[in-house]
Amino acid sequence: MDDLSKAYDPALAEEKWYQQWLDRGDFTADPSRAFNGRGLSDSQKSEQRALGLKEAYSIVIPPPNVTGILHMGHVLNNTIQDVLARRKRMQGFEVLWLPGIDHAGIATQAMVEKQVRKEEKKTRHDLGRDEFLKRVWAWKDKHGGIILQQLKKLGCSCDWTRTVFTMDGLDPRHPDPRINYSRWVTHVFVELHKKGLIYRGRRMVNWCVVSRTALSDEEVIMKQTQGSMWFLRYPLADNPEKHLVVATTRPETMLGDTAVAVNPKDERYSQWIGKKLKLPLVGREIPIIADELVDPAFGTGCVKVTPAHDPADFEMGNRHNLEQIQVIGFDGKMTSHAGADYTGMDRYECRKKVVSDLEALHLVEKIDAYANSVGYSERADVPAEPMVSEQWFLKYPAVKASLDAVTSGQITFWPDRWAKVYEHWMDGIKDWCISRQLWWGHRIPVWTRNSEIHVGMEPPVGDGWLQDPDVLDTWFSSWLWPFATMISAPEKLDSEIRNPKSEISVFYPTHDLATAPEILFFWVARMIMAGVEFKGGLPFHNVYFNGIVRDKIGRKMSKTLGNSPDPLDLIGKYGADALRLGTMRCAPLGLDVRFDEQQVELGRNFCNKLWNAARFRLSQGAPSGQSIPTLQDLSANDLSSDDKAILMRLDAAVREIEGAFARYEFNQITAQLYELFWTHYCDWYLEASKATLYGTDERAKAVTLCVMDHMLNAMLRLLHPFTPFITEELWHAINPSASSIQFAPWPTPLSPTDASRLGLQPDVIRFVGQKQEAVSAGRNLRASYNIPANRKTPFAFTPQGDWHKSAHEVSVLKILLNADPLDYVTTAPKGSASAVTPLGTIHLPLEGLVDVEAERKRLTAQIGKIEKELLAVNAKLNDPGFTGRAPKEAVDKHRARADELKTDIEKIHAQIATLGGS
RNA sequence: GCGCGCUUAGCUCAGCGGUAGAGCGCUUGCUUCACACGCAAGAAGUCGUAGGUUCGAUCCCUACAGCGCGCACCA
Repeated sequence: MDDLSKAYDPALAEEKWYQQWLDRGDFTADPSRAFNGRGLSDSQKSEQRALGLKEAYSIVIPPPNVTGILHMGHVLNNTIQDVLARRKRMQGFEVLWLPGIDHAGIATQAMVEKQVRKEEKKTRHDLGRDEFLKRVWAWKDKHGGIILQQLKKLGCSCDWTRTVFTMDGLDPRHPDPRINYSRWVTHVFVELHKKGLIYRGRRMVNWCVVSRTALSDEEVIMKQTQGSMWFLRYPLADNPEKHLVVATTRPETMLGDTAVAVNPKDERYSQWIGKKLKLPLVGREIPIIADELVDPAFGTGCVKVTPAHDPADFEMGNRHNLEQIQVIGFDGKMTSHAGADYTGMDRYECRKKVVSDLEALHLVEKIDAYANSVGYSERADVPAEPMVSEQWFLKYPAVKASLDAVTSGQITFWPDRWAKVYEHWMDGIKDWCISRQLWWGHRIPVWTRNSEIHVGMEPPVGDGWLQDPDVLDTWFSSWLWPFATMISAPEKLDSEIRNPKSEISVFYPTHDLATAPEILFFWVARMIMAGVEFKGGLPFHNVYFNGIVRDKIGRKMSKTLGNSPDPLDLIGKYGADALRLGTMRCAPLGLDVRFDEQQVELGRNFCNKLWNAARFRLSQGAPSGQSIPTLQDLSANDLSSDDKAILMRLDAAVREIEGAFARYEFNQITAQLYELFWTHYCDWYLEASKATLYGTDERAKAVTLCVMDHMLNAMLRLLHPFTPFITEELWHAINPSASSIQFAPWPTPLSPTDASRLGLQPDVIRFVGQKQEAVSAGRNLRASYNIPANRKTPFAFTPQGDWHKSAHEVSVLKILLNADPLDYVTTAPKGSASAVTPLGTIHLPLEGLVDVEAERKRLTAQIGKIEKELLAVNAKLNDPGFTGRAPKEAVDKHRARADELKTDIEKIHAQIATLGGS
């Protein structure tokens, strides 16, 4: 048994154990030794286990971006998954935690384009598509997926042999990957196209002028912005003296106006309908049209209509056959249609110029400050431009079944309020724009030759075919994640499903999904639909939505704010276990997490305390089973009240933790563990055990060590999912011949038989609680008279009950009070300070040092406090409403409490009486 | 505008019909042979506001306020 150092050094243990876990393949799931428990009865499962098979448990990681680096959100999300996975391993499951990364089309392409621009002063167009993609693959080789290495530092027990990349199958250098994920993406496109769910259309989409691509609605974030409302005068074509006033928040779009609309019922304008206006700055004549959409009460009741640049106007334009004039280009600069004065100008520069030009013509009626929401491109963080273009759209499959899955409870959301958000979105679901004007991604499997079209897994034969240049939205690949990562290729679906030992047969559907609520629509909802549509089954049973990690003052953590600590720095400073524990401790179900480095410090302190508790144990002799008994060998008579109480605390904690896991209340679990270990075990049990360990009764000593071993081993196992490294380290220190704690059985509640054999009765825990109260009271006396805790001092008891006949109890009190001697008296020694406790009145003899007046004051104050409570209790008992209507239990409880309080007061009065003096 | 969530000790958060809890911070004492990343003692809250239900409300209901978040074609 090696000596442990005085303080825990996480770096050593982390490096050592993670490498060993990898070397031994502890995280590698083996379908051949597992069975899928879905739909099996308990007895069927037992049969499988009898064959030496383990029940399967699986989670898929929410694949981080290939460009991503670890941030606090990942720490929270992945620690949760690791906790789930590690506990299941200990419970005897065959665990697959499947890791991977996605190709992050926009972000990755932008990053490599930037690099190429910087290093070679070239654009991607200079390089050409093939050459550019080579650069991206090279970049990926070098920098991609750093985050997976970082997850290892965090201790994540992913099955790294099964790591999947969403573009596997497309790397020309590795044409035959284990999982041809890309083939799945193509297959799904082709199938949905066959079903008529994918179509091409010229529609208004959100356009990101920085990334130069269309976006889906979900990739646009509405931001509340403080802008202006410009009121512009549009003169009548045949009478420039008269004009209509339109209100707009985007004056630059007026260059593309092709009508002005009013509500047909708006009498103010009814005589204007059908007339023409002369569009200022442009000179185009545009009609005044009537459309129900116009709200007469808003603005002036006149709406400028720009069918090429506004979704509502686009619809209106279609209804009235208006021309679409694109004045803002895909690059965010004005097109030639905007007129010579504005061509090439940035859209916001143009806004300023249009306004000033109109002002010069006295055509600006007024400008109001105006708060409105503007859609921003999520990736580039610039306003998204509504733009008409030709794109591919998906009509979502399996919507109803996917909605029902959640409303019926086949899939449970934790916390369940997200189910409402899901339902709301699914109810109003709109077609998904899946094409992106990028090169990095899965190219759309559509080829055209003149008017011919070919949609298929393979290119068409013959010459002259052109493939669609666009790629698919990254989410169009990640929505297949839970099953496409488990089947080698779509062609193998049937054969692999028929094989009962294939990954898909054993590990699908997954059990839990832990993710962020931000991607409920992006990912979770779509995965459910894809699972139903292509795998014929739901992809998971439970979805746990972790909170968003915020900084101390509640701001979302972000690179731009610079308020996000680097988790690797934190690991370096405090250790991975500390970071994990600190994060989980402050992660209540479904609430955002306020992160504070102090939480990690707390985690480190906890680990150090654990370390030292183990050190203490090791300093006391050999482990259980050798020279000392194990818990199995013991019965009630062997155990002290303290032994029994701590075993009961453990049992209660095991039960609580079981329930908290079932409800995904991770912070409750850590709180339970904290209290069990720190308060009950260290502060009380370990301290009390010194009475025995420093004594001479060898048998008692052996029993105490046995209980300690039992406690430490149980606590280490309960803690292991949260703090894998230190628990593995200490597990081996305490159990020199044991194998990894990762597969040590998860603690279960004691059976009634064991509990009764060990004499674990509620009155034991009550008694130990009373003993602790008595100790606290004694220490309080000591502190009141400034007697340092480390100075031995005599105490005396006027005992209540017969506990003082037990040598064990006396010795425990002596050591906890640091008392010597501890006497028993019928009345208080002259000149002592006293306190009433459940074990009797405790006296601190002060041999004339006692300040009679101060003591009287102290005791009187105590009486005052008790009387106050008594008054409240009596008030209730004197209320006929209470005694008449409250349950008998409550009334009895109050009566007992009143008696107790009265007795205490009497005792203190008696104490004051013995003080003497004036 | 609609919907959801939060509001408890200086800070971060538990609790949830019947004497208000933890950690950090603070005050005091302690290097006592596991741990100063520690031990012991202590101070500190009209549980957002106003109503209602109840014998009794921090807890249930209603309204309001503040903060946060989703959704929304009001230009």
